[in-house]
Amino acid sequence: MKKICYAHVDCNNFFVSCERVFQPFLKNEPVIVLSNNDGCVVARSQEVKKMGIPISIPFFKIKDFAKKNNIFVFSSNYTLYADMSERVFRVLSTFSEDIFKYSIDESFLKFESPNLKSISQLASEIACVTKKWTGIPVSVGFGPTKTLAKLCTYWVKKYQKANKKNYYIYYDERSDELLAATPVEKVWGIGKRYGSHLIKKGIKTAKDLKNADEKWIDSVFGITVLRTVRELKCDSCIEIENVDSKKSILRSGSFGKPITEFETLNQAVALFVSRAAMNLRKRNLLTKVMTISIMTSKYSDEKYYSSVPLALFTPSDNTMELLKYSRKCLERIFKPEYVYRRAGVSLECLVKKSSYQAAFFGNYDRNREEKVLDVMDKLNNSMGKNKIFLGALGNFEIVVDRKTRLSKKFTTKWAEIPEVKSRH
DNA sequence: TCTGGGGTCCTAGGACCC
DNA sequence: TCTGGGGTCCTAGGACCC
Repeated sequence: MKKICYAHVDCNNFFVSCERVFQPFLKNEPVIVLSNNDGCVVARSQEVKKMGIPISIPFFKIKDFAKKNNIFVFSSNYTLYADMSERVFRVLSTFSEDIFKYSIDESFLKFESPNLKSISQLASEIACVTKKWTGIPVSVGFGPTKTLAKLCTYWVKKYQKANKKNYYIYYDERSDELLAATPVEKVWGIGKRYGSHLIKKGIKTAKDLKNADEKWIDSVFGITVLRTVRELKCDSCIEIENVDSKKSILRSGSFGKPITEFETLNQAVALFVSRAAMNLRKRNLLTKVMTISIMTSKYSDEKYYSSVPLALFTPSDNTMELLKYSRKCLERIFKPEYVYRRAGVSLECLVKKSSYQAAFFGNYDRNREEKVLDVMDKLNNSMGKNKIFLGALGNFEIVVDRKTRLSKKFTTKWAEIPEVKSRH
């Protein structure tokens, strides 16, 4: 019988590590990376974690602290991170053909029938080669299921200092010890809510969860948590798809200034629609359903949220066409008495463009518009986002794109490539 | 002043149908 | 006291993940 084994590879402090690769002076210095619009902390170096700064904290709350402690602060540079992520993925692909990219900084690799000795060799090699070829340090966990493999990377990080190893392997013999030492909410799929619910019922560790009554788990938490329990029992039942095979594309954001006017809100929505459609074309996909949503601030007293889906007659990736519909959608949900802070668009029911070519010769002649969009995409890709845009977007500065501490696009832009100086 | 953005999956409940 | 039942589809909302 073939024995299946999963490796979970997790980049350490990924965004911070990307910044350090091209700015080596940041090594051993405290570094944080902020979310879009410099809103929250999304990545912290080890030094910063030690200072007790939590993940996701709004930056304004720690701004003074960061200054006092000489923390290096960066806006998120997704162009750089996406490119580095691709490099890491390419390196990992040399170890297994069965590889799933789970997120920008995590992948799962599948192996068949490796013996224990070769697993530890393999694990250490994956970590060393990735670091050497990309500059990104990673943690590697091996286990019979994805959940257990992920639990192992959790342990690598937890014991980094004491252990000095950048990999951890799940053995049946020491499973209880490992699971008993893992707080239940640290298990993949068990968040804070489920975690506190479980703790109240006396299920405090991963070991307790593994031994919990399956019927009770199913009735209280549903199938998702039940799967997690089974995975802890070495029964592999969680399938993941590659992030490339997207089911929906979402573009949304908060505004620099609150919006009350319909036309202004429509411009903001139009910006998100055009960004989403651009992404759609990049992936050679078409959408069948578009959902527009608008909302007030989460923190305001007068809260309002509404969204409306619209089914398209023929699947489309055409910005002009989608903009006509998005305006109609907005008309249906817009209420003038509210102050809007966010909006977004979600494109769902995505299909491959290649399988829908025939429909293009239907009732809507898209050829002309397609050519225009193609030229626009090319210009925007080569010269920078929003170099050229449709009139419907108007003054898109209403949408915040605040990035005051951005590092350079070291790997994707000729003008920003790092320079090396030699004294000889 | 300042509180991210992009995803997935599941479930309960209502509408509607026969 | 009072209740048809079975099925499907849609929506809103809640939970999780990074």
